[in-house]
Amino acid sequence: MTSGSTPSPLMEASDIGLVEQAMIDIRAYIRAKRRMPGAVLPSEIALAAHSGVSRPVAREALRGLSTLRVVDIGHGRKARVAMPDASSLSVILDHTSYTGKLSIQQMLDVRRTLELRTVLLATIRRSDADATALLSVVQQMHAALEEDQNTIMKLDITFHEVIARASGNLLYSILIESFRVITRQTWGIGWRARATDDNRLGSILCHENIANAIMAQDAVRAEAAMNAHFDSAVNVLLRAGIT
Amino acid sequence: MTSGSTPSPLMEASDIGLVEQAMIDIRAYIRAKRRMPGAVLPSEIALAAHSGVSRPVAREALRGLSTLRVVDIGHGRKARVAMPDASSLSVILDHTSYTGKLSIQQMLDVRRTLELRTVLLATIRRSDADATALLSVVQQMHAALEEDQNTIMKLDITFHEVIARASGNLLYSILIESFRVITRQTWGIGWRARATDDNRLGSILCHENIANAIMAQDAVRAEAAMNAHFDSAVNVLLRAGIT
DNA sequence: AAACATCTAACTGTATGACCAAATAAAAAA
DNA sequence: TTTTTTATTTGGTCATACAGTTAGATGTTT
Repeated sequence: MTSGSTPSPLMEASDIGLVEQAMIDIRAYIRAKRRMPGAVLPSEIALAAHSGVSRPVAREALRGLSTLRVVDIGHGRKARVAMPDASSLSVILDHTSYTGKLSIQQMLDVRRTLELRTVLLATIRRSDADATALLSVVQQMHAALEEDQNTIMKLDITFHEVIARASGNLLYSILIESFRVITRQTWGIGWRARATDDNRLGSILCHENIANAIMAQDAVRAEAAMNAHFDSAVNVLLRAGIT
Repeated sequence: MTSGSTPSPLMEASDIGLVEQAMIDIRAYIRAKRRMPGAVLPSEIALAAHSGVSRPVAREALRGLSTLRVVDIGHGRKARVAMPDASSLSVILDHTSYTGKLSIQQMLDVRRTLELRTVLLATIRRSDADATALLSVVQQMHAALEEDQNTIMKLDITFHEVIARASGNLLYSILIESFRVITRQTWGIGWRARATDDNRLGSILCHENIANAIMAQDAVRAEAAMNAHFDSAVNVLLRAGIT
């Protein structure tokens, strides 16, 4: 707002660029005006004037904020405050994995830590709809055992996301959903490493155990089953040379 | 030159804009060319030509990628592949918290889940440097007990980040460091809720217990001490009306 | 007259091009 | 080796054309 009156506060520039400053201004605007997800923001021109910058700068700021899913932009309509989701974190995780600074086993360690908690929370707090949804996914996995592996992979990923959602904590959902991209890259290796049909059926029964424990609201069994599930996943990948 | 010929051989225009397509292209380029953190990317003009878009579009794509810390941009120098860090996730978490979809207690639940694991890993894997660094932080907390609370807060945050780093898993570090912004917003409330000096000293001794357990490589004691630390934090904030 | 659907016009973001300034990095000179 | 110069590259601005969205106005139907 200070920059609104004087377009060139040279000594205020410090070390960050105008775009980054505009991003800060927009975030401050959202807070100051108590704008919640879905609320519309001023137009690019108005935002630019508000920060005392040109329209392209405001555009870049909006673009940056939209990649973080802080705002939602679209052709022809004003920017709106966005609902947080996993997509941006997904890209960050993907890049972290790509750089080699995070191994698959390390990522699985984080996933296990998170999911041992979500399965416990889900067991305690689950709704009946959550339980039936979970059992339905397992049912579909059994049915898809003969079909292509892609269907089972999608069901596997969904299974864990349903549990996370049943935990009632959005942050767990976002974190666990963000692993989806990396999981897709290694899931096939684990599945192919389970050579026999018995082994593959065992993997599905593992999910069934978890679902049944959540249905029965048996916290101890649910945690144990989830632990066994991750132990199995870690070992299978290890045997395939994935460290 | 772009409008004359078909810039992209594919008909994948679908529903995403040119900027988002350019972001995908740049990420694909990094992977295809095996560019690791620190490696320079082609100039904006080259990138724009590569994706068949104008320079402003390439600029916005680079800006979006830089907010995710996938690339690192700077005035006068070419964009480089960036090392993943917590800053982008920090903004996402901040926004998630602001929208009210994530309560402070829920955030603390995630933190506790994460840190119960990092303290165990740190206890097992710590280097001598990690242990002395931890004890040094506790030492400084004692010394700063009389000074302003801001110093103690910074030391508190550093304490947890050092443990995360000692875990040897970068993802834990990124996740835990990303809580810094939100922690800053509520730490003062917890500190002021600890009215008496005895209570405040107890909080510091709590950190000392954790540090000593890590130093002694006593996993059971370390986990118990961390649990007690979070129990205390939860209760203090609860008494202050922070749900 | 009131409710509904349709259409048009104003508004807004998308994309491009050219331009200048500032900062960097590389080449040249000391 | 150090300093200076030069070329390259990004940061930022402006003007323009284009393509969607939205909302108001219009007209029709109930």
